[in-house]
Amino acid sequence: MALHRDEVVRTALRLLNEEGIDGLTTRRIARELGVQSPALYWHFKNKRELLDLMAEAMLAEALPPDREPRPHNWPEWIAADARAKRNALLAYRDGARVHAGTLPAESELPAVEAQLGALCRSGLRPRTALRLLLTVDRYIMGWVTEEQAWRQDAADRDRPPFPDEALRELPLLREAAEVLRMTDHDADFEYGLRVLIEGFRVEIAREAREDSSASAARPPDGLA
Amino acid sequence: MALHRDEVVRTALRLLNEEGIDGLTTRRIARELGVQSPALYWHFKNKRELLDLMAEAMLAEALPPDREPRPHNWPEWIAADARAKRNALLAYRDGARVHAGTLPAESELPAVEAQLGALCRSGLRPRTALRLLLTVDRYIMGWVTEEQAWRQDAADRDRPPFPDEALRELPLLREAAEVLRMTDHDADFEYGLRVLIEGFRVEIAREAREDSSASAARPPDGLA
DNA sequence: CTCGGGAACTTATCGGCGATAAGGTGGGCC
DNA sequence: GGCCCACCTTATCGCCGATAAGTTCCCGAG
Repeated sequence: MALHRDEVVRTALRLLNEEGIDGLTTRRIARELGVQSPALYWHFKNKRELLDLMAEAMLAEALPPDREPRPHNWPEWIAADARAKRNALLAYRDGARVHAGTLPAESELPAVEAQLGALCRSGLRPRTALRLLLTVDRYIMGWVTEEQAWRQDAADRDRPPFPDEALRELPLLREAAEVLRMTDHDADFEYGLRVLIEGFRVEIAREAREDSSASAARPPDGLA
Repeated sequence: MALHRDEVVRTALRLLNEEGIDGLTTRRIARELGVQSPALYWHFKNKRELLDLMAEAMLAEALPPDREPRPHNWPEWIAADARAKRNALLAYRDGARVHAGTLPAESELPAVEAQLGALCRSGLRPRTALRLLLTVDRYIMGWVTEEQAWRQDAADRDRPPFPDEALRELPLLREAAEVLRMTDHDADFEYGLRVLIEGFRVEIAREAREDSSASAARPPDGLA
């Protein structure tokens, strides 16, 4: 049966960790598979398609698309999903950059619908629920992109990021140096995530107030 | 005096809008300047350095590094800065991707210190203030990266993003279709930004409560 | 006035990239 | 027995970032 797409994707993901996205060439992947590079074009129409499948596989490990969101207590599972997604992206070098180029496929829409369902059962409007998902997602992507660039940079050169003498005249930055130097990525990510969720709590409460004060006159979200 | 770095950077930024980041090659830039491509390596040590300067110039237009944040009413100027940064990134094709690779230079630290100063005069702790800046920044980067990928994708192919029939069995997504299809980037960005700021209000209030209840025992943020 | 030197560029070339074209090969099916 | 097609190879294309080495030309010291 020779090569299969799955095998290529798995090998490419393994190589990604060794070489980084810039070192991940079709020739390198082919060599690893004991094959010549044009052979890959039998299985994928181009490199972008392979990268898309890699991104999909990366996330499928941590967030199986058919999982069931528990409707009660949305802040908890939203946060859990966010952590899972971050971890999935962190599991591969340049994971965020690989994922960044991809569009949501139509095949992923039912999973989103299920999440919206859970959120709406907690009282959110569909629009708000989707915005919540998108906002959290973008925070994760921005965060991990930066985090991986930082980690890579730290691994490359040996100089510490912002030496003490650079902060001599900058007392506030010196006081927040651990945050500036990102010594604890997990805690800093968690902080932003919590802030986002708190913000949504506020927004949703405000929305509920508006809805109840105008409920008789107008059904929620303009849908007749 | 021949070519100067500034002129190259300006030309490269103009070309960026015409060709996109993938079409922005050293040969293309050189041709535009009436010069051979190795000439650029007299002015820049490599392409990365040119891209870094482009990123810097991009943001300097909208957010001059020596501007003065007004200390009163932080939510307002944080939001204004966020909008300005998004607009600066949007002003050039693939602006977010160009900016993404860059690290903060030490020369930008004083501007950050000034922002921290303004936030702290509003009662935030330095750590919280810096986390706020970083969190908002990552939201912006994640957002605009996605937004530009989407816009580019929409410009490339003519098919509408998620056709109605794909949402037939997905009533909640159908109800939130404007958000899904990102018909109003500005409003959706603004929404997430507002949520973030609301979240920080909550977090800061909580922090103030903790500080006041333990103020005698422990000075803020562990600094003696 | 000249002439050395360096700033600013050119020409030539390198190795590597994604991708395509065209050709080979072997196993299953009529 | 012969054909077909899935799957791969070899050859090659045009382009990329980057370097090496050579050229031009201005400017200031003597």
